[in-house]
Amino acid sequence: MPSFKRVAPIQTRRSPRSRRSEPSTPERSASAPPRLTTACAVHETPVACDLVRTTRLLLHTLRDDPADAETQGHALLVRACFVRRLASGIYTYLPLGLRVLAKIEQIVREELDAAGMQEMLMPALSPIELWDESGRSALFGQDALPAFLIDGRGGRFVLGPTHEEVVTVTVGSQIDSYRQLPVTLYQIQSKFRDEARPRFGLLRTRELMMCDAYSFDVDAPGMHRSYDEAVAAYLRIFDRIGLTVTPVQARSGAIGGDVNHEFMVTSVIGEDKFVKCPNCHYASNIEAAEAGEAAEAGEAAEAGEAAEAGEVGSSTDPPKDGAPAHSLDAPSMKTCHTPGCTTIDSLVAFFTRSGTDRGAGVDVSPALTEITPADTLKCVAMMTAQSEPVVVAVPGNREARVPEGWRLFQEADFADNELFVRGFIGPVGLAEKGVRIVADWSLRRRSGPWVTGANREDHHVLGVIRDRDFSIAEWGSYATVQDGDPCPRCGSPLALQSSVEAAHTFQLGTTYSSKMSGGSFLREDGSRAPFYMGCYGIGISRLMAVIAEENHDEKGLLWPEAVAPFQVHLLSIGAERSEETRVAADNVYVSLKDAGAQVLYDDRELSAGIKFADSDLLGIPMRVVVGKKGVSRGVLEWRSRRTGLSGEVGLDAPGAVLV
RNA sequence: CGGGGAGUAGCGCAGCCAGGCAGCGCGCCUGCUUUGGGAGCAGGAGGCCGGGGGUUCAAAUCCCCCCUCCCCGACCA
Repeated sequence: MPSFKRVAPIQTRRSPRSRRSEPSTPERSASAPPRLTTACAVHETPVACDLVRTTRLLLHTLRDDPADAETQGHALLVRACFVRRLASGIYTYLPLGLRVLAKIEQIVREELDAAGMQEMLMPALSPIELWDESGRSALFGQDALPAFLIDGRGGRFVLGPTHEEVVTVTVGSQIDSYRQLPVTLYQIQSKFRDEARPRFGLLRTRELMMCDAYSFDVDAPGMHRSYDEAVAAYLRIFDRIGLTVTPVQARSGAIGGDVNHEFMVTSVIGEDKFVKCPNCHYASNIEAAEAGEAAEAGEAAEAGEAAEAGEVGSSTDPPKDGAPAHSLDAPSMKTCHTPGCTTIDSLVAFFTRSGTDRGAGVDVSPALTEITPADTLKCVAMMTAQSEPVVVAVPGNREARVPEGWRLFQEADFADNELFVRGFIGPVGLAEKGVRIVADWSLRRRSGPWVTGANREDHHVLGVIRDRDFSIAEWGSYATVQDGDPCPRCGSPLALQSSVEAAHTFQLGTTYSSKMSGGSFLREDGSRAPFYMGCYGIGISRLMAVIAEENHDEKGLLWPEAVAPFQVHLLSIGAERSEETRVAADNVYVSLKDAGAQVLYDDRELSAGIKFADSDLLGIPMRVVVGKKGVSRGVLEWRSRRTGLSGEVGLDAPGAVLV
């Protein structure tokens, strides 16, 4: 991992090139720096605060947004000189950015330490044999686990995308007995992922800073306790950083395990989405989210129970007769030549064209000349976890959801199941050939008529009526949940939120410990058992991006106190023309530092406008101005970047700005 | 991986269609003036026009190949 993370206190630099002499007061006494006691001081950071004269700081702000910036937060981080892109998805943390990163890390350390975890550091590079052992090397190169592989002299190595294997063998070799358990370890480490598409600046990158913790317990109940403790610590971290977070049900993906939660920060970037019930506590990532059946009066309880009890949110009770009475009297279905209409959009366009343009011999009832996607039945072929081909029916205006463990049909599947005609799948006649047809709740209240696939190349059928022309084997939540869909537990309308996944916690169980050598310990009765593990990841660099995204205005960044690179931005105005002003500003700088504040001192000989603009851009919470206007009256001016509140305090007691 | 767009000075861009001296703004350097919200004047430095090949008397410009970056999709912490 990069050495920059181990930030040792930097010695005060007194460069001979410094343009002016340092103030006579010592910048730092030999004794330990005073602990912050001011209201705005949350804690100390491990970063030395000595390099704080802007004339000595690597700071080159940009007036224009960089061309490749996708979001305001990203643009501001680049303009304000916090980060710089080296290649797609690869960023350098410049001095200011590193300070923010270090503050976030420190909050994470404090909370995890307080939760009884121990920090360690595993290597970023690991031998591929470890990944062969867990079986995950088979996932390399796939999107699920896009690891970088390195061919070295000593064999093949993996630039770690995550560390379950490494931690399992590491801890396994140290722990032999139940007496040594439970234990939870964590590290803050660079992770590497060969992303298909890095984007949103620091939000999705190839190299990222992450804190990952791993718990080891003797049994499942112990794992649950460790998990709950880790989740509680994570919530405290978000609370301190000032981000609103919602833990949601999610999918475990390539990490594995049963229970897992994503920590979603509501954000306008909306890289991810989740749904939340305003009534009960149901919250889920959009990928894992299920909806209940839209409830008529009195049906809510039943729908909720069904979903809660159902494995994939399905039930097998017979369909209710929700069909309008006239449906059964509707004209019988007709097959129609629909060349090339393999998508809902093209199908709708086909039928919405003028009647003469529909191809010869097509008899379309007048009622169908104007159809919408909602009038079509979208049928998607999927393979269940048991490798059973099924047809999933959803309304044409909604996306099919792939239940966990299932997958969409691939080329080979279509080749193996000639019943399924890609692009023209429909429910009619398939049940008779042994294909199970499942449907989304939202289809239950309408029997038809539907436009749907004819299971024949370039053909669809019109006027299809459920329970007359086909039947549904199972009802469930098979459509991607939309805003306002009923909660699967209580039936209340779900709210859809755009968000960023900031952390992810997993109950791994024995997924890794049962496969890795040394992944077991001796029980009290002398028998050998695998560890019950949990793993907990929180994206440090991603948090920095989210904070910037959620804390800025048109002028620049607005760092929350807890993670701001500095607490005070001291600006001298006109000091190059006034020795009195310069001395006053220097003295204020020293006083604030002696009071324990982290101060960035803009001592550059630049016009006031530039210094004010840069100050707004950097977003340090408190701005303090020492200029001739105030100095003549013996005062300095302060202003809160966030609230705009301002005032004056005497130059003889600048520490007053800290309370 | 599919579709679209773009690579010209540190940053943002024009020039390309219609081939003919490498440009503009910001930033940077020097000097003078100015001085509390991105100052003015004068002078200056800085480019393999992404790379390679081709066409041509002549290529930033036209053609071919490659690389990189960005966007949409797929996928994903």
